[in-house]
Amino acid sequence: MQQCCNNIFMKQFRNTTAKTTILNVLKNAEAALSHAELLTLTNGVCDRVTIYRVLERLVNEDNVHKVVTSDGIIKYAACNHSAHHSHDHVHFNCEKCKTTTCIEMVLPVIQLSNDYTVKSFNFTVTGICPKCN
Amino acid sequence: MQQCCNNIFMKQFRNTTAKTTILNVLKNAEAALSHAELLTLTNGVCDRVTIYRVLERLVNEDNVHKVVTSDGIIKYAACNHSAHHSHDHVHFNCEKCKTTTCIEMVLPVIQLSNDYTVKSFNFTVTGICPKCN
DNA sequence: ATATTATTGCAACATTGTTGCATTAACAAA
DNA sequence: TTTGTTAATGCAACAATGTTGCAATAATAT
Ligand SMILES: [Zn+2]
Ligand SMILES: [Zn+2]
Ligand SMILES: [Zn+2]
Ligand SMILES: [Zn+2]
Repeated sequence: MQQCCNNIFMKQFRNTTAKTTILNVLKNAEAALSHAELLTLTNGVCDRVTIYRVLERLVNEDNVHKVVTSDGIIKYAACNHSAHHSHDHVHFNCEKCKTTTCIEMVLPVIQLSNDYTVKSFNFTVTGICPKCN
Repeated sequence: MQQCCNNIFMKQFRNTTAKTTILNVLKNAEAALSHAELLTLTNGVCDRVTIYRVLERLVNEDNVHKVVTSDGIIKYAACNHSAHHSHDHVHFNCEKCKTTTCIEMVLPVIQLSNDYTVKSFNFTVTGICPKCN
C-alpha cells in the first residue's frame, strides 16, 4: 500500500474511463463547461449521475475548478497548473457566445475591513469577449 | 392615462399585495434572500410561481438586485438607493451563517485588456463574516 | 489470480425554474 | 361609485438540475 495519497481521508482514487474522458474533454475545451454540456460531449461514456460524482472528485483532486457564472450556471474548467496557478482568478462570461473563460493573469484587488476573513472568491465579469467584439 | 411609466415597453406596473409584501421582506432582511427563503418568509401570501414573477419585475424596476453566490445559489437584495448606488458591488458570503450581504463601499479594481467589453460583474467573496468571527 | 473496495448504473426522489391558461384584481376613466 | 381594460395571480403540468441508496462492476494492491 506504499503509494501516493492525494486526499485527506486516505481513500484511494482510481483512474476510470469516465474520469479520464471527462478530464480530457475539459482539457481540450476552449471554455468552461456545464454538466449538461459535458453530458453531450462525453457521448454516453457514463451515466448522468456519474458525471456529477466524477466532477466532484476532480475538484477535490485539484484537477478541475468550479466557476459560477453571473446567471448562476455552474461550469467546470481544467486547472492550468503552470506557474502562478490559483483557482481564485477572474472569469469572463460572454453575452453573445455564452462562453465562460479563465482569465488567470488578472488579479482583482479588493480591500475588506479586517474583521472579515476571506477564504476564496468567485469573480465573473459579463460582457463581450474579444472574439465576438 | 397621464402617469409615470418606468419600463421601456410602456406596460403599466401594478402594486399588488404580493409585490409589496415581498419587497418589504427584502427591505427588512439583514441579508440577501433566496426564492426558497422568500417562500417561507412571505408566509403563503402568494404562490411559488408568483414569487418568481414578482422578483423578475422587482429586478426590472430596479428595486431589487440579484446576487449569485459562490455555490450558485441565486439570492435577491433590496437596492439601497442612497448615494453612490450601483448593482455592481461586492457581496460577502459567510461559510458559517450562510448569509450573503452587500458590501457597497468596496469597489473592486480590475484591469482587462481593451478587446473585452465589460458590462457588469458578479463578485462574491467567501469566508467568515464579522458576526461569526 | 484473488481480495478489497472505489466506482458505476439505475431507479427513485427532491429541488428549482418555466409555461399556458382561465380567473382575479389593480387602476384609469367615466 | 361604477365600469372597462389588462396586469397579475393561481394552478396544473412540465422541464431541468441535483441527490441518495443499493446492488453490480471494475480498478488496483498483494
Ligand atoms: Zn463571445
Ligand atoms: Zn478558471
Ligand atoms: Zn456569518
Ligand atoms: Zn448587493
